[in-house]
Formats: sequence, C-alpha cells, structure tokens
Amino acid sequence: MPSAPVTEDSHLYLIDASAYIFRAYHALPPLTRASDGLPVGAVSGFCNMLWKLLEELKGGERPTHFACVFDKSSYSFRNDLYPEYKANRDEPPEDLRPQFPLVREAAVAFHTHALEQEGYEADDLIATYARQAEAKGARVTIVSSDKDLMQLVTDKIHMLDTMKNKQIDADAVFEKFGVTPDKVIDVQALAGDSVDNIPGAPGIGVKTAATLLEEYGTVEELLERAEEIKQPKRRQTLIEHAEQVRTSKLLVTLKDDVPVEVALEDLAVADPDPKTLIDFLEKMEFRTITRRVRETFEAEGVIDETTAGDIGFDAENYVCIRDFKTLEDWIARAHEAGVIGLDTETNSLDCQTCDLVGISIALSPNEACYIPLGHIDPDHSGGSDMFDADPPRQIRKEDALKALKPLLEDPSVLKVGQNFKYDYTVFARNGIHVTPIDDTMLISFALHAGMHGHGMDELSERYFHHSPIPFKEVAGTGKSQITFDRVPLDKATEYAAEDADVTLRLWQHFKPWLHREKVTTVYETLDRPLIPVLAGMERAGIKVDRDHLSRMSSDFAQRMAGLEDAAYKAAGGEFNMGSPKQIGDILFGEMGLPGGKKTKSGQWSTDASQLEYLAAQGHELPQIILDWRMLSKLRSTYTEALQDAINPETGRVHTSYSMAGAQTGRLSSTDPNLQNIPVRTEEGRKIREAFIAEDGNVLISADYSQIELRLLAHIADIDALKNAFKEGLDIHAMTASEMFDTPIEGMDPMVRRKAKAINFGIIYGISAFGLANQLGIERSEASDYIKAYFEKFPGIRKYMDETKDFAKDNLFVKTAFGRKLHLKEMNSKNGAQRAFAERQAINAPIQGSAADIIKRAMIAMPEALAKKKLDAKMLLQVHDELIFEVPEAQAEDTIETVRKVMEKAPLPALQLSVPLDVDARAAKTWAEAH
DNA sequence: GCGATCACG
DNA sequence: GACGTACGTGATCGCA
Repeated sequence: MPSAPVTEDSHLYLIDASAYIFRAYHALPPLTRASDGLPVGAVSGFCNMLWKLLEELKGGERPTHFACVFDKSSYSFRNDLYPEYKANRDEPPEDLRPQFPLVREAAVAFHTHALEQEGYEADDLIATYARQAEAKGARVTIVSSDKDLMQLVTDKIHMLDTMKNKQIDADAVFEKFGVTPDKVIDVQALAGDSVDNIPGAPGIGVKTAATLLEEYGTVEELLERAEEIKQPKRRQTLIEHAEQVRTSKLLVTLKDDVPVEVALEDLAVADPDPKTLIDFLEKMEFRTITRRVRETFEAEGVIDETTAGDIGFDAENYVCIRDFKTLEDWIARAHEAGVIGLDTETNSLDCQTCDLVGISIALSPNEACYIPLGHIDPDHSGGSDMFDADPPRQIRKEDALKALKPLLEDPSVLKVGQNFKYDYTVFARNGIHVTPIDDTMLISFALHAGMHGHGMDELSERYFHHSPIPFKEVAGTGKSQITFDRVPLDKATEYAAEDADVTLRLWQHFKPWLHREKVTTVYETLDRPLIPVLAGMERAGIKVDRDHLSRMSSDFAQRMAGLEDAAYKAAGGEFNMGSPKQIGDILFGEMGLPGGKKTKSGQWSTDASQLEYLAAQGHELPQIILDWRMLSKLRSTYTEALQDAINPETGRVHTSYSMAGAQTGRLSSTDPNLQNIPVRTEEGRKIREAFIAEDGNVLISADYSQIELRLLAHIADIDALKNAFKEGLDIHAMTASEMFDTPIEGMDPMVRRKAKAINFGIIYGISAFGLANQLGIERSEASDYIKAYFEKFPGIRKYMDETKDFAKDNLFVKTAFGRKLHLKEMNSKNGAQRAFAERQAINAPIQGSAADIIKRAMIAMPEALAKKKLDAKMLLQVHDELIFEVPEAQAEDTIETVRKVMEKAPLPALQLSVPLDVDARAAKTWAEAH
C-alpha cells in the first residue's frame, strides 16, 4: 500500500463501515446472489458507495487518503466503565451476519485499508485519525450519519451522509443538538441514549440539556453548581444522578488518542487493481456495478481489452448497405470469413405473416452491416410528412435475395443466428433454405438450462457486459410504436448490425464450451436439427373449422347468460362472475360460507377445489360459478381466440414452438398454444372437433403410452415395473396389486386410482401433502401409501436418493441423452426452495428424457416418410403425441411408419430396457383421432 | 404488470 | 415443531 504525507492539501476520507452495514441492510431492498441465494444487499450498497467515493468524486473533493473502519468486536474499554454499555443491542439479523466478512473483503478488493483494533470501537479510530489529520491542516470527511461522531465536527472535519447525499457541518450539528459540536458530548451525557444504553439524567432530553449548557457551559460546571438550578425537579435529578452523568460523558466521549497500528500517512489512496476488483464484483454477481467499473477501467485504458477477451462495441464501424456493388463486396468477404452472424428485421413479430424489412450480417466483432430492403420513408422519422416522402434508396429486395441466396445456402459458410427458427422461416418464405446453421440461443440452452435465460440481450449483458440497444429505443413503445420498416436507416443500422455482431460474438464465446460441458451431442442431435423440422410444422399449420367454433361460441354465450342470471338470483344481486375477488367476498363474506384456504395475497381462494367442496355440501352458487367458469374458459381461450388465430391466407392455424422455454427440454407452444386444447371434459373435447383434415385427407394422432413411467422403470432399473411393461400389463393396476396386496382381477377402481396417483406422484418427486391433495385424503393416509410403495419398490427410493445426491454434488441433473438441467438451489438454506429443487431433480431426468425421445422421432420423421413416398405432413407436437395430416389412402401406411419411427426413436443412441408403445389412429378430426 | 385461475402433458 | 409442497407449460381475466 502506498504512503503519502498528510498536508494542508490532503483530504482524508474515513468510512464508518460497521455503521454503514446496518444502515444499508435496513434501508436498501434485500438482495441475494442469484446463483446460491447468499444475502448480499448490504455488500452491494457498500460497493456502490465506495465506487462512487473513489471514482466519481472528481476535482477538489477527491480523497488523497482513505480508509474503511470497522468495529473489531462488541467489547471495548467502555464496557469496563459501564457494563451495561450497548447491552440492549439485539444480535444482528440472520441474513446480515454472513455479510460482515464480505464487506471487509469488498474493502480490500477496492484496495482500501480495512482498519479495526481490539478494544476500540470504529468511532474511536475515526476520532484518532480525524484529529491527527486535522492537526496537519488536512480536510477530513467522515462518511457516516451517526450522531456519536458529530462531536468531531469542526471547520476542517465534516461528515457525509451518502444515503441522503448530505454534508453534515457545524451548522447541521447545531440544528440537531442545539449546541456547537464541542458541546455535543455534554448534551449526550445529560440526555443519554437509549440505543447505546447510555443512562444520562432521567427526565432530561436534548432540548433541556442544550438550555442548561447554554447557561452553565459544561457538564462539570453544571453538576458543580447544580444547587443553583431554579426548577426543583431538574435540580434534584442532577444532584441525584451526578455520578451517572459523569460516567455517561466518559462513555460518549470518543477516544482520539488510540495507539493506531497503521500510520495516518499509510492511508494514502491507492488505485484498485482492476482484475482483483472485477473478480470480486463478479463473484458477488453485481451486474450493474461490475459493468460500470469495467467500462471506467476500459475508458481509462487500464484494462487490456484483448486479454479480457472483450473487444469493446463500436457502432461507428457498422455499415448500411444501399448499393449493389457494396453488397457484392460484403458477400465475397462473408465467403472468405466462413462463419457469419445473421439476423433479419421484419415488420411484425410473427414470422409466418411478416414482411422482410432488412438483413444484417456480421463478419467479425465490430465488422457488421445492415441491408435495408423494405424500409418506408427512411430519411424521415415516423412518416409525419407522408406526402413528401421519397422512396428510400435501397437495393431491390429480389435483387438482394438473389445475390444472397448462394451465400446463405453455401455448405461451406456457417450461418449463426439467435433464435434462428424465426429467421429460418422468414428466409424459407422467400425461397431460401439457409444451411448450415448454428443457433446461439440453443447453444446457451444446451449449456446453461436452469442457470439463466437465453435471450440475446441477457446473454450479451451477462457475457460481454454490453447492453444492446433496446428495440423500444428504435421503435418506441405503446401506441406510438412504429414498425421496423419505419425506423430511420441510421438507427436501424445501429440496431440491426449490432444484433448480428452480438450473435457472432456469442457463438465465438460459447462454441468451445459445448465440448467442455459435454453437451455437443445434445445440441447437435436434438436441438439444432429440430429447427427446420419445427419451422416446417409451423408453416404447415392445421386446418380449423371456423363455423364449428363460431357455433360453439354462441352456444356457450347463451348458456353463460343463463348461468349469470341464476348466479345473481342465488347471490341476491349482480356481480362480476369473472372476478375471483368478488366471488370470494360474496361466498365467504356476505353468505358466510366456511372459508377454506387463502391465496398468497390474502384473498379467499375460489379455485375449483374450493368451489367443488362447497358444491358437494349442497350449496347452489358455487356449482353455478364452476359451470360458468368452464364455459368462460372454453369460450375466451378457445372458441373465440382460435377463430382469430386462423390465418386468412391459409385458413389454418400456425402455432409457434418455443425451443428454449421449458427447462426440461420440452417444447412449448404459443400464439396460440396448441398444446393445451381441451380433452379432459366432454364439453371441452368438442373443441377438438374443429381441428380437421383437408378434404381427401385424414388426421393421424400417434402418442406414446406411459412414456414417463417406462423411462422411470428404465432409469431407476426396477425389474417389477420393467416386466410389467414387457408383458403389456395395466401398470396402475399392477402397482395397486403390489402395494395393497390384492389381485388385479376384479379390482376396486378406487384402489387403481390411488395407485395411478402415486405413480404420477413419484414422477413429480412425491410428497404426502401433494398426494393427499390430489386424492382428497388425509395426509397421514397418503403418507402410509408412500411408505407402502417404497417398501414394494425400494429401487425407486434408491434412484431418488442417488439422483438428489448427484444433483447436490454437481448442481445439475442429466437426461438419458445427456441434456443438462442446472439446479442451483439444490443446497439452498431455504428448506422450501431446496425441497423444490429436489423434486425438480427427480422429475427433470424423466420428463426431459421423454422430451429428448420425441424430438429424436420428429427429427427422423421427414426422411422416414419421404423414403416410403408418403405425403404425410407432421403438424403438431403435444409432448408425447404427434399429429399428422395425410391423404386418406395413405393413412394405414403412415401409421405404420410413424409408429415405427417413434418406437425406435431412442436407437441407436440408447437401448431402453422397456418397450415403447405407440397408440395411433386416423380420423377426420382431432377429437376422433386422439 | 401481476396474481388467480384453468387448459394441457 | 413449523414451514410450504406434488413436475412442466401458456392464455385470459381482473385489478392496481
């Protein structure tokens, strides 16, 4: 650490760190480290404060000497004077305690002294250094708002409350105590202090103390002449408690001659070591301040950017291509590069219907271009003067695409995209089949599922400490938002070229990690090849009978109106049937029915299980609400919304599959969600009748039977289960028979139902609470069932324990095909969080392996169908089910091929020890085919 | 923008 | 002994 003499030009900063920690803890919102839940709110506040003081204070305020001062322990010489000193302090809160050592670590990371000394409080050290510096004519700033330090204030020594950003000088002290700083200890001695347990004189507060001191000068003088005090009460108090007041003065007087271990000169401010500081901040996972610190260091040129692997972003180098010659030049350079970042800009978020507006290409970091192709009025902003608008000078779309096509289809040039299924579809609609490809979103997902999201902005911030321009910034937001074709070209170029740039950089950053993390195969055989398959399914869409939906909608609306009348009658007045809040108030408030559970927000819960319970007791209104809710759900989410989703050009509904949404590796379906079309109730199933085949065609539905239980049997290696599947037994009946020791023949359906619930429960990471809830039985009974199950199938318990142990050690679990799901809460101190992670650890390998298998089937499917010269088109995936559309005459052959591909899907990567069974049927509607 | 609810596997 | 609980999703509505 450097040393420098303290002179009149010096400015010493003393941070009252111990007091700061408590204040930050209470004043700042709680913050925990994302990866393990470690509480770090006070540490974060401390780091921000230090950084601000050290780096952002420019000019005369900048410190020349600097130190953070801590309390060493709770004991000090004051305890010898007065054993009760600070005796009323509570232990620091549980989630503050681990932060004390971290704050000391932070002080060191910032390259400042972390001072503490046995037997003295931080305040005494501060007093000593402050007085020493003052004696040399230096200025002193004490960073604290603690009133105990106010006695130190002089015209050289000030205090600074960083949270309120307020200087505390002699005037401010006078305002608080009614005396000048040198008399503060006298006021405190008289008034006492409940926080520090300083007794003072009973009945005398700050105001009275100030008045008395005005007349008598000091405590000593006052006590000497106590007999002269006119008010009898005060006189008596002061005479009686004279000794106590003298002790109090000793307690509040800071010791300014501590034999300090570090000399004042050695507190000279030192530049932090960039690597040490950034490493610490990154370890704490403070994203914002890490970025700020990094940027400052970069600006000051103290970080070697290339060794950090981070080449700064510089939009200056982005090029807007508006003439053909330049485009040809970039295409040639792209061939040369061999790998390019690629991104498309469109005029809507729906890649099925949008128009291509522009293309961006990145060749290397900071070397990127944007090719506008469909911009309107690019030289005016927002088209306010449409009549004057000149068409922008941009390359004709057909010409550009024609020139780009060979590049985009060139097998020797890798095209890297982020969420590339979108761009793939846009290009496909323009007659270009982009290949070969990589997708940074999917690479991130293969590497880090469960650790963080996989959106580009988040990845860029996390790995490059760079925030790409938000879309909102170029297009605006809300009602005044414009489509990308109206964004002026300069802004469009900055935004679009940056996206391609970031994408290429992400690829460079991630690619080596695929091997290191052993997920190359997952990415290359399960995720990447699925892109064109899903793109094809989304483009194909499924035919939906609008009239059928429309008729159902009217029918539902009528019946809902009837139910509304009945409900108002039963409730004795009108209310909003769609408001759970109002329903709760009526049922449990006005009608006084016995309320069940409450929701998190304190409202009465009115979910189906609650209403069913009330209905079963013979109450009318709950049943009406249940019936209405079902119809309302079916109508708003399905019969109405699905009509709007029909693409007018194709007459079909085109969903969009999300490939990196579900943590376990499952797909999800949005806009609209076609994976949750009703089937469980009679009424709901009718909606599936609206999903139909084109004339002359049929729909085929093929689904895996019990795939997750089969995988459990295989993964946990349970002979009894495996044999049951091999023999084609009813697995739930078999389980019941084993558990309850009854023959399968003539089994009570209730018994089988229990076993079925347990089988599902096992897959979910069973708990007595959950099982009891599911079956509507007592928790103790559920507990007995689980016990019986584990006695019959000890291998399952063993599998569960081993899986949990693995997850605790490695913080991830794997599917049978090697897909990883990271579970960072496995060792959380929070019991509920940990239990949740444990159940995920049980479930994810099973659910994820099933997802992997159907993905393999889907990837193999197009070729298998083509080979058999079948015209079947794969349309939908619903986790364990695939829907196809095929000319009627080919239905049987298609079923045969589909079944074979699905049943053999794990091969050759994995030979399951149980057979996979596939049920398949052909029909005119999805309702019948399922 | 969030919680409650409910549709699916 | 209390806590908070079945796994994975997405859409709609009311409400602040």
